[in-house]
Amino acid sequence: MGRSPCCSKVGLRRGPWSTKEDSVLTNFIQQNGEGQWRSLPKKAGLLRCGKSCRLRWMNYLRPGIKRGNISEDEEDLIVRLHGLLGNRWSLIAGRLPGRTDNEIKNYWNTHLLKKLKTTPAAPPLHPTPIPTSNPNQKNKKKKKKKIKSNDKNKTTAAAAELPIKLPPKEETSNKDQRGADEIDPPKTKVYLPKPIRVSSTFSRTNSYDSLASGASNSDAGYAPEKAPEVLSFMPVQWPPLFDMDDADYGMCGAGEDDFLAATGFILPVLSHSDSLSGDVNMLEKVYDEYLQLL
DNA sequence: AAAGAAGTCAACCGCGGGTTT
DNA sequence: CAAACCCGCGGTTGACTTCTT
Repeated sequence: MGRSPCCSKVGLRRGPWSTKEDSVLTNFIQQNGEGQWRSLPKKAGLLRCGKSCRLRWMNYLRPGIKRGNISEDEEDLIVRLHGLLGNRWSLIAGRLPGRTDNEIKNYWNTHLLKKLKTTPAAPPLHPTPIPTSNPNQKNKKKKKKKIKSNDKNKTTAAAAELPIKLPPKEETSNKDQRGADEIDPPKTKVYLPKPIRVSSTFSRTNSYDSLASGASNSDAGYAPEKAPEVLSFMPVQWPPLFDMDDADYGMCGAGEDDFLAATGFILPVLSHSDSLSGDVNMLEKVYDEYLQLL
């Protein structure tokens, strides 16, 4: 497959973005829309590579991004979805509007992984190789390679090994493993200083929007018209897991999610404002449904 | 108070898939 | 059909912050 280098690094800025660069990028995208990342920097007058611009926009500048303070419900959902999907952060992020794959990935690696490892009652970790990244261990760059090409199969195969039953929610949210933000004042650590932009117009891309609008019309997130022939059974009709009427919720991922969409299965998305309401049974249904699909 | 350790997270890297030429 | 290109993803890095001694 032909591949060109990301960009000629000559003369391009790297590292943290300045506020000026942010505003230039934001203004440009607001006027011209997303996409064309390759040529965007040149057109916008940014000395950045397209990738860097895309990343900055997707993870930071994009409207609707929530930052920090991942709630207990979100955390719980992350843990459970990770059990199902493994390290497919973009899919997991798709179920958490306003959260980015990068943020979830970081949160997993820094908070949840540790938490789950130290908690006997924690749900089983997904068999996906666990990152062993250690900031002090340099030069161990990349051994993943060919594993990636099997990502889709990996999810299937790995998930097939998952236990059938979800652990009760309580077990994943005891005092020790919960985000220290909320209940442990002395340990409170809130990363807030960065801009927090939460808007009702969350969308990952324009294509997402179009897909989302279609998907959100389907009742309870189930889109039978998307169910292809491979579907040998009818997915259960989901009762509203979350507030599906909430205009803020995003069906991000519903369209791109080949794995799910290919089976006509669309997992409801956690709303911006609401919570899981402790509906463990519902999560178990979601989980079971995933297992059936796998 | 200072130094080292540990934690956090924004950003980078390189790859693979999909699309265009 | 193959090459070129674009995009998005997951893993990793390293600067910075916070904690511990």
